Amino acid sequence: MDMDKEYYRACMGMEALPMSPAGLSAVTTEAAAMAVATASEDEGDLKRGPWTAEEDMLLVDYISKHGEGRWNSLARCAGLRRTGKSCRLRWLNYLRPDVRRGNITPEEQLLILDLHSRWGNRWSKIAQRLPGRTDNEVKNYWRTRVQKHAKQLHCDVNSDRFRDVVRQVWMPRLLERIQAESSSSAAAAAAGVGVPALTRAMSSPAGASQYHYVDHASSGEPSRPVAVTMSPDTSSTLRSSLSSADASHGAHFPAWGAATATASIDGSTMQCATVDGGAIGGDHCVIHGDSLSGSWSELLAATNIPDFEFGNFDDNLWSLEDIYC
DNA sequence: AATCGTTCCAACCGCACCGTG
DNA sequence: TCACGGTGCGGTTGGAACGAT
Repeated sequence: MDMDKEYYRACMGMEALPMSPAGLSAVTTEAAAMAVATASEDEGDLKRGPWTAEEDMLLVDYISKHGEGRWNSLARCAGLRRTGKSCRLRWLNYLRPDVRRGNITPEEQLLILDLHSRWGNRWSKIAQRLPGRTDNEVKNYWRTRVQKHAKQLHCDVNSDRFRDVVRQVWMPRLLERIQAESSSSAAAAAAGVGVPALTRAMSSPAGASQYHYVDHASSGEPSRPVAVTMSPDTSSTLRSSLSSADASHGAHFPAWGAATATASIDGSTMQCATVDGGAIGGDHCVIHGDSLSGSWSELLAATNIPDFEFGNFDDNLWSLEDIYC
């Protein structure tokens, strides 16, 4: 294949290659490549397991000079005793410059929950909507956090019951937190503190509240605008949860039957909570205590989601703080 | 300080799909 | 049409890190 030939030609010319953008000299890289190749020749097969800093350097340097693609050829030409698959995975999940690390933000959590409800375990498709996040990271998040909570609720993660909890409890709470964080950011910004800029518009003819959250904090990254739009019903009840006179005693939850909270992140619009008024009863669900604490057994009992045996929940099984981590 | 259990994530595996000869 | 190699995806696992006892 021509592409393979291109790569082999590139290999043959490596000794004349200039300094890489990463600051790694071609001489150093070549020496490292030879060292790796020589060492692994004795082993007689491909290396597996954790990547060394030396291997990372080889891969990054090679890709910076020749680009991605043809991973099997790339692995050979770079002097790596690794499979092409291994190189591709290491690059995409770890070494790629635009890979984003750190905690999954509430906005990202919301997006993951929403997209998973639509697409299921299509991790790569979901990850495409989360700039800088990899399918592996999204998948790990789902398995370590979401599935854990499903287990604690004694239900399958793909069950309708758990979906109800996600859509009617988890996602609205995330929206609420995004809103709360936006509000605090706005206050800080108004005070002249260098935090993500926030603008809030309350001028919608329909009376809907819209929050535009633009994260400028991460230098070198594109801005991540987050717009949270709520219907009048939802916004009023959500507002009440943050500022009602009852706040000292308890927080109001949205009137679930009428809640149509939506949010858009990076152009993707999501909707959470049901519009079906029949399934969830009551005008307001009042949760005593702090709005961001308490147990799920309390919350689920208050929201009156059908088919849950609330008595089975341990009191501190799944604190509301957990879902925000 | 030592041990044990849990969590998290990087990496691997198997499979399916696609393009090419 | 078929075989083969490359690529991408979802599932699984091993081990490091961390917290609890």
